[in-house]
Amino acid sequence: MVSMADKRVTLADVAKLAGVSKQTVSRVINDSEHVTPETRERVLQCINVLGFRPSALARQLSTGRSYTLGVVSCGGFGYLATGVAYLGMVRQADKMGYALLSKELTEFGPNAIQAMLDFMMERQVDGLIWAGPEIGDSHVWLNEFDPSTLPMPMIVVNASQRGLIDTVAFDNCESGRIATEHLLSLGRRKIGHISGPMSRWVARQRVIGWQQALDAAGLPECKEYFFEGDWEPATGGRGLRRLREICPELDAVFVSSDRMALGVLHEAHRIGLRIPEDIAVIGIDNAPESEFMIPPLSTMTQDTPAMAECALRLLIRRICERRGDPYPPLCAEAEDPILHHELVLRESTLGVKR
Amino acid sequence: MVSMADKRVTLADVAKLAGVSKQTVSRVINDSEHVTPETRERVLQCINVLGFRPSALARQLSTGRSYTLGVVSCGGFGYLATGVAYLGMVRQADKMGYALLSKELTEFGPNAIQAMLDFMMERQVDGLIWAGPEIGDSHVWLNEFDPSTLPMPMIVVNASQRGLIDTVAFDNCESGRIATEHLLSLGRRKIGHISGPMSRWVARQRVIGWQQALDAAGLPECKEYFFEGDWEPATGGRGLRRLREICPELDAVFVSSDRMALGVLHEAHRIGLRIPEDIAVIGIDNAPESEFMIPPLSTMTQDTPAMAECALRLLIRRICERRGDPYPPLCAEAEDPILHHELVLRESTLGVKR
DNA sequence: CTGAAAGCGCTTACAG
DNA sequence: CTGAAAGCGCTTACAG
Repeated sequence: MVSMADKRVTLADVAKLAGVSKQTVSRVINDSEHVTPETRERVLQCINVLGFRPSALARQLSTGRSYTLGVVSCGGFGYLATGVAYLGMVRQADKMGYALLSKELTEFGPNAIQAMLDFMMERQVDGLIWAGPEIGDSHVWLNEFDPSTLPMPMIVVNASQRGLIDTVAFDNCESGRIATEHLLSLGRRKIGHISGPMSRWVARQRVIGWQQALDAAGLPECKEYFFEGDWEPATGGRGLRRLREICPELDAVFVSSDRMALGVLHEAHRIGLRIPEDIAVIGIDNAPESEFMIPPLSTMTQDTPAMAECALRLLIRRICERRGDPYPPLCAEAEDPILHHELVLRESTLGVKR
Repeated sequence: MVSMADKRVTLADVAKLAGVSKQTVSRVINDSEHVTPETRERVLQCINVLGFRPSALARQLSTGRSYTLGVVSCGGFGYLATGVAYLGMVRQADKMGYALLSKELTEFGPNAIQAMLDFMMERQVDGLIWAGPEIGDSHVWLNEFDPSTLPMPMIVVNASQRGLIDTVAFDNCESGRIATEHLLSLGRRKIGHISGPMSRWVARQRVIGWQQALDAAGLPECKEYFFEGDWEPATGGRGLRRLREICPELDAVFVSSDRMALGVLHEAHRIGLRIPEDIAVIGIDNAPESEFMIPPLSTMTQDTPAMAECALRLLIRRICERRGDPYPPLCAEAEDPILHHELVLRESTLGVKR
């Protein structure tokens, strides 16, 4: 039983009240030129009187455009950076008149992925953002994937570059190199690394950057001073212990997340190691906490919202391209899909300023 | 120019190929009883052959149900807890067959709120989740708000209880009381508090809990030892300095977020205060970092995903109620919309175990 | 500038 | 068990 009050006000109701055709009402709500000012005014008043809100659903069905973007994530909101990325996307989407539809992927078999794609296609999203961290085998299908078989454009965030698929990502290899070079510039020569899970592209890239810097400095033996963590603090502490077993003279460590670096600082404090006198520590992320760690943590900043916004602009460009629509102002010009981390130096490498 | 390949396969195409009516195809995809096994089989094969995916849009338009829930947030994904809450919602929504449509509110005038409601109504969401932190005046409209004027049910997360609006929230007042009682149980008698922004309901409730515990202990004078922070670490440090000006003999502080507590620990370390010997510190959140702070932080855990899931179940109950539909299994029984924090005790109040 | 008709891709009574 | 018709609320050519 639907009460009369719940009855939706439609375009037809407005047309009847205004004494015009539905077509004319449609012209008014779509800001078409071909309406006399008086007619327009009258229609607008009727819209107000009735409290008419056009149904986006009906419009989507007839135009074939949903102004909705699908966002696929994989457990990521548990990480601050992913939350921040999502916030950046929501804001940018809002600015450009798009809504975001979220879908969380918990497993990565072909079935689950197909189900996700079906979900997005059923809801006719205009574009797709793959925003999960790149997890081992879960992304192999992307390698063979021809995005043109999809009815809508798709873009991948913070994953490895692939032939046909647009990607927006940080240059994590460069970041690893820069962090390591900083440690080298301090005169450190026994530089270890605690990585994120090697199933992650981001983690692997940073390892490569670290190795490149070591090779360039003529210290290939340091590549042995390696420990694989899981992004979380506990593995930072374990990593430090293990690295010192491998190399008792370890004098610096590049840690692939600020959270794990916290674990390193904690363990160092526990066993009485001085940071940075005994061991210099640099992280990556620039978490809000890092400035207040003991000692304050050197790290690398990433502008996550910028990455999110860049991804959205690029995706909307692709959508317009495919449909032959003009680009909206906010994404008129092409931009570089590669973003860069920047060094933030604090006491954990520099020591106390005097 | 749309290529033939892009032409959507519709129910009518399937019907033609299978030699049945659209109606029959509809029955098959909706698992209706009244189809002979042979017909069903033939239709299913045609669906497969053509790769038919029903349009959720068209279905939504004719049924009036979108199986989409609107989530309104306010800058919140910048906080880990909000990201985790969103993750909980996405997962629960998925389990129950709903999608989530996100909208970020950046200002709180009546216009912005109306625009948000319009957006949600245009897209015909089945229900609305107000998941922004409760910010001062931004929520006054909720006080006078009669949710029955909305075409869909709405639910508010982690905000103050209101007459007609369903709310799912932690008992933050209780949490403040319990944290303070813990400090009292250690024999502390000069117990300060660093709060979150007083524009936030959550922050105010915790202040009240702290005050209640002080009154019950006969220590009302401690209510003067108060500093308003902003959730971020820097205000923790500033708060500690200020509280010690007000009360040089301060021997404990209850801090309204683990992030601010980190600032307290940092400042204490800087000025040589011993934690907990000189000052016991307890936070609230149980952030992943807290266990690895120096010293490890006593705090209160909140099961944010549980709150998110509870909110979703309740909202879907309300949706079914309004439409006279039966409850889905996952939300068949009513549940308590009040959640509770739990103490997690570590060295910052207990000291080193021997 | 304005309107009548057909269509977007489904579902919902109503018949048979 | 199966189908023809009307409808969900818009927009898109096509006329006038």
